[in-house]
Amino acid sequence: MASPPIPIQSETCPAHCRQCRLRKTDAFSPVTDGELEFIYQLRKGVIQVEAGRDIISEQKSTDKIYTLYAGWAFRYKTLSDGRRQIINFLLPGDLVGLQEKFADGATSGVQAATDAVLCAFPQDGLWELFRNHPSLGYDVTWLAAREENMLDENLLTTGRRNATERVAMLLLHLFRRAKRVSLIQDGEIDFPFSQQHIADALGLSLVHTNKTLRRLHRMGLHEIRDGRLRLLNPKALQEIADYYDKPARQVPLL
Amino acid sequence: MASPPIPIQSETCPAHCRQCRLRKTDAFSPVTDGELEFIYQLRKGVIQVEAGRDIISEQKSTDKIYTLYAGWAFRYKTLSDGRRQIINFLLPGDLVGLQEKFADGATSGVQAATDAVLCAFPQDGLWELFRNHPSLGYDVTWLAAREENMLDENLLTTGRRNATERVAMLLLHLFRRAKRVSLIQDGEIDFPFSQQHIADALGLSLVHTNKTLRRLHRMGLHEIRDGRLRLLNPKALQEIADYYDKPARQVPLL
DNA sequence: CGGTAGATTGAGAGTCCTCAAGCTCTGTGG
DNA sequence: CCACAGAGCTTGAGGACTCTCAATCTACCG
Repeated sequence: MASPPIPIQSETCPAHCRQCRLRKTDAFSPVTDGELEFIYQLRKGVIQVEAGRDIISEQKSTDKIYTLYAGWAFRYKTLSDGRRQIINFLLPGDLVGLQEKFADGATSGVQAATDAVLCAFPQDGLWELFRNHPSLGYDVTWLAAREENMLDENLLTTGRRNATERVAMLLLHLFRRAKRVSLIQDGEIDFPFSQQHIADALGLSLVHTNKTLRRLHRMGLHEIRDGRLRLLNPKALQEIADYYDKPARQVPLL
Repeated sequence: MASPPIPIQSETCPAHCRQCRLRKTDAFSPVTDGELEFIYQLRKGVIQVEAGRDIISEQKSTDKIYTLYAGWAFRYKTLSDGRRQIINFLLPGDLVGLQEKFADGATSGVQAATDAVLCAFPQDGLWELFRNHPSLGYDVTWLAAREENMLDENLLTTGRRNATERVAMLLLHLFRRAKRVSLIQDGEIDFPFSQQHIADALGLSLVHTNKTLRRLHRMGLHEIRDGRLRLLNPKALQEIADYYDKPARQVPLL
């Protein structure tokens, strides 16, 4: 189904990280010129991946780490009979492939949900980064811990929330994250996921996901149309999910 | 239910990290004398926590990071109506509280499952660590990524494995981890968990957990007695869980 | 010897799953 | 311009897995 990424000369990512579109938003913590230059030197290319293709294969190991520059992606694992669990969704600014680097043999795949653009860094440059720029190393840990926090929440969701609560949770969570990186327009965010994606992220079947989604929609809580999501009653969703937003902070960007 | 930790002058942890019992095993990667001295200087005490008490509260924030020195613990989150999800189990050598440091407001509690001994480090010493000893910073990231890998697997478990597979998975996983840090004797490991713990870790009800556990036991796959676990047929468990051990590696120890 | 925590078992209910079919929309080819 | 195929969404029905309720049993403790 999913094939290896196709490296393409991309025009969507500027030549130098100084012009990086992401850094111009206030979503990411500023870095010094020296750090930025180091990041730029460390970067070993930009790749573009079509929607539905694997950025990192669940089977093979990579020698690269990526920062997602544009698009949506998700990390997943599958059982040998094909059951798939989406571990987490990835948005611009997220680090991709850090787990793989330290994987104790365990593996997860990363797939592009939309056409995506990523900045590639050599895995073995990571040590250099820690040594030369401890603050960037600190940032990497920051990002790892932050992702872990999201996984904590996902575990609580799949383990202890029922179907309705799970769906409410997912809508809130993705909306909030997209908003943080300015992927919001007219109160809507891009929502390029199929119901199968949602089901796989929540540990539900496709059919039950559909029925739950319908119910929330009939209740006037949300609307998904033309690949865009709008929350019509975030408050009610929060109460259903028992999940309340914390103010968004700036996060590091590699 | 769970109260704050009681700092006690402990005799179980030697005066200097040089004598650390854990470091004498081959489970952890060696560090230089300088690093060890730094770790020792950074350490701000040893605390002892009774079984069932919180090491880190789910509500309040800490200013400490710990390394679990002896005993079992677990990290958990709860919904406001009391439903609890155990995120991960913690064994000697595991870092405790790193998530909290970087928590974007999100919180999880850590509770001692047995009487436990922990080495405490000030949270704000972390930056110092990254700056003065990048290799230790690298290690911290290593540990964070490794825990994330475990969470990935847990998510796959709660999301996509059925009750039987989940229980098989948990038994294998805990057994393997305990074995790695030499908590094994005569082919058995300490298993201080109630069925409620198992249920909360797997996202199952207590009753169903019991029935599933019984079934596996009747099939002759495992035995839990007097707080100890023995795997009678690891191969069968592996096939049920669709989970196959990777060779254990040395991991960093802070 | 009562009291409590944890384990065990049965029974009935409910959530969620699988199977199956129909629908909408889009892109392709005749 | 329409037929057709494919992907994704929707809905109904029956069944399976898991949950809740409730009671019993054991071990341990003061």
